[in-house]
Amino acid sequence: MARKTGSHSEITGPRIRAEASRLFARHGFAAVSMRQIAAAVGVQAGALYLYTPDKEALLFDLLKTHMDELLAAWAGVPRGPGALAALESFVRFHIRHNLPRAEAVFLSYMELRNLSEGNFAVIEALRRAYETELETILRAGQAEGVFALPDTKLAAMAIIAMLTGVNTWYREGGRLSREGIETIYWDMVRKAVGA
Amino acid sequence: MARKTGSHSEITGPRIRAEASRLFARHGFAAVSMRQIAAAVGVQAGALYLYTPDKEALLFDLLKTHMDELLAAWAGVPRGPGALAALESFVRFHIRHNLPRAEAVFLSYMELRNLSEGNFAVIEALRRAYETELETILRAGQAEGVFALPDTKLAAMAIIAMLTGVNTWYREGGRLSREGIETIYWDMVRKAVGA
DNA sequence: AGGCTATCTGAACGCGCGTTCAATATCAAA
DNA sequence: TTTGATATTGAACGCGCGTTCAGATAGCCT
Repeated sequence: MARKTGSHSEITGPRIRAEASRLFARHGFAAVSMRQIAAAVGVQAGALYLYTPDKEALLFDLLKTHMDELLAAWAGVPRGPGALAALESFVRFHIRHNLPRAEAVFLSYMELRNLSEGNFAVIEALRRAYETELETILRAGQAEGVFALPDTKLAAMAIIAMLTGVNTWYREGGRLSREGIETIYWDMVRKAVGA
Repeated sequence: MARKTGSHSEITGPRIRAEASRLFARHGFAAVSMRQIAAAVGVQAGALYLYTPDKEALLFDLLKTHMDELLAAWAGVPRGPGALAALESFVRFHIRHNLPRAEAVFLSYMELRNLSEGNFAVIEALRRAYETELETILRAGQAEGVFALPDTKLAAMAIIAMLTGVNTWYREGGRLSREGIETIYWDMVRKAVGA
């Protein structure tokens, strides 16, 4: 036995990442073995090393991809004129983008500590870039006089924490639709910034 | 060599919990070995088993103690009359209580998945009890007509996520005092609930 | 049909894991 | 000073870990 029938790197590669993401999110990076990931894919442990140099690189790849997608998606979001419209765009985008990506969101701030120093710095920088997107909107709103915030940096952190928190309780098929959740959160954020 | 000079269970027990808390928070439960904890305490691994039946029980003890303390401390907080004053008490209490307990707060919602089913249910119930404390205040405020919330359950989750988020960026000796942070967050929460 | 390359197996490496336990040194009380 | 209770060591248990690699099969191009 060696190569399996129907095997292709374009199939196995993504499946490894998908199963790793699922297992890391469920049990934690350190608690999941390469053999478990391999078994979930239906392959022997050694085969994983055709797709990743080591276990940490597998995690890093998941986090990096997630952050890149997040920033790219936000860059492509149309936003109305003015800080208030921009803030609404941000709030709705954050919820809409992250809700269907619960695993990756979870990993991206729970498993950072399992990265080596260099890899950690890369993800941290991307995260900070995203936070800065929001803070820029808040600052613009202060300048426009539509927001009344004692501290834009804290407000940015507070809003992101609040929005990301949705992932901790949201379950598919619950009593509220995604659209409804977006609107409720936007209502609270709008009032919180004093607009 | 056997018993060490100056050894006492009243000393070693708390030290084991303290070092375990520190290491679990820093590296994650699964990534920390009993030998690492023992080394941090200055003892051999076998000695830990005089203080805990197994590794999971050590984690459970930390989480349970943290939640019990949280609920007991909140129960002892004096609150002014009316929902608005109660909400301010809650917001300030949450920040004040949790800021100096960053490790335990972190553990209490990052390492829940490492508990067995029964232990998980215990912690989950305590957490829910705490959330209900806040939601009760919000509901009272709705009844009094001082709050204008589309959904008290979501608002409770949003507020707690926002407040707990402080722990992710707060560092001792930063540019803001604890009192200042309390006030800034209370300002945002007060506006968000529409009061 | 033949040969090259891509893909995977299965065994092996040394190592550290959680946990147990007999042996032993210290402490506290009598 | 003896004695029993308390606190700890250090070795051992079987096991699974991340990773490597020679060998073998499947797919693809000519």
